[in-house]
Amino acid sequence: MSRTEVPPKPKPMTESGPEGSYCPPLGERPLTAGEAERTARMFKALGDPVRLRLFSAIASHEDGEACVCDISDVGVSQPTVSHHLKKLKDAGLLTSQRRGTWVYYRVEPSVLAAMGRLLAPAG
Amino acid sequence: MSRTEVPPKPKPMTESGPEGSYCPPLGERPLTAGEAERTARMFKALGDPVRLRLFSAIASHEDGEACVCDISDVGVSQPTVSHHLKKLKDAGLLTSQRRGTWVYYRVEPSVLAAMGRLLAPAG
DNA sequence: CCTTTATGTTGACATGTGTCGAACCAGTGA
DNA sequence: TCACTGGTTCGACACATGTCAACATAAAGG
Repeated sequence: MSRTEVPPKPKPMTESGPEGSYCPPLGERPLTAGEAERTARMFKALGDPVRLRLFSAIASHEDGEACVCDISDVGVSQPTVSHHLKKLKDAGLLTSQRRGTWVYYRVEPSVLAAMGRLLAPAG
Repeated sequence: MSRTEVPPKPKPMTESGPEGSYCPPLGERPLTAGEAERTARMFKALGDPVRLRLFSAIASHEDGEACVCDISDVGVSQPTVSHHLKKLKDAGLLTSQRRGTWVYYRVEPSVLAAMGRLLAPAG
């Protein structure tokens, strides 16, 4: 399958905020147990080389989204790719959408921004 | 032991760069296997709630450093704390130094900055 | 319907990880 | 030298995780 012509192509991606759980920069004050629990989930999701490559591939792909078939060459089997994508999705880092035959993944920008703030120079 | 008076108190922490392994923002281009491997180690180190709390406690502590006894109340045994501190150290996120009876940990600023760049708004 | 292609899910397995208690090492101070 | 305290290392264990092959599901096209 060549996958050159995209089907309907909808979804301009406007609203997106299932977040809500704020955490201060890591250097601002000691995190509470609850904050650490939530935050660790995100870091953990990116703590695997395969997931990091998948995430990076999607984030750097055209239009900020990518079909699974576009990013499946990371050295592991297809079920494993699917498994990792699910984990990234469960961590709130990705969203998925089926369009015709293919499934497209895109990064959740708000979460990425939140993680960036965590690592800010923290004065 | 009260630990109110600090012993000699040396080390102004000037040079610090055992880094050297650069990685582009996650959204700039797909990471290579090697880049992902190195980068994932750092995220993985912060992917545990206990380690995240320890790291945050040190980063937000006075002078950017903390004695183990200052941060040991995170709900796990003291050997476990030591174990996690070692992991953070192995990941390059912390450095340790013994001063008299106590061991002090401090965050490696260059690594924190590198992780921040990874999550930057990315193209 | 039946095939084919694209993804996701399940089951099984090896390996990794977090945790603790016990033993051990490093300074301090009598 | 000996005891005491802060911290690390060791050994063991339960549990989580990454991986794959096999199976299941979804859409498209005969």
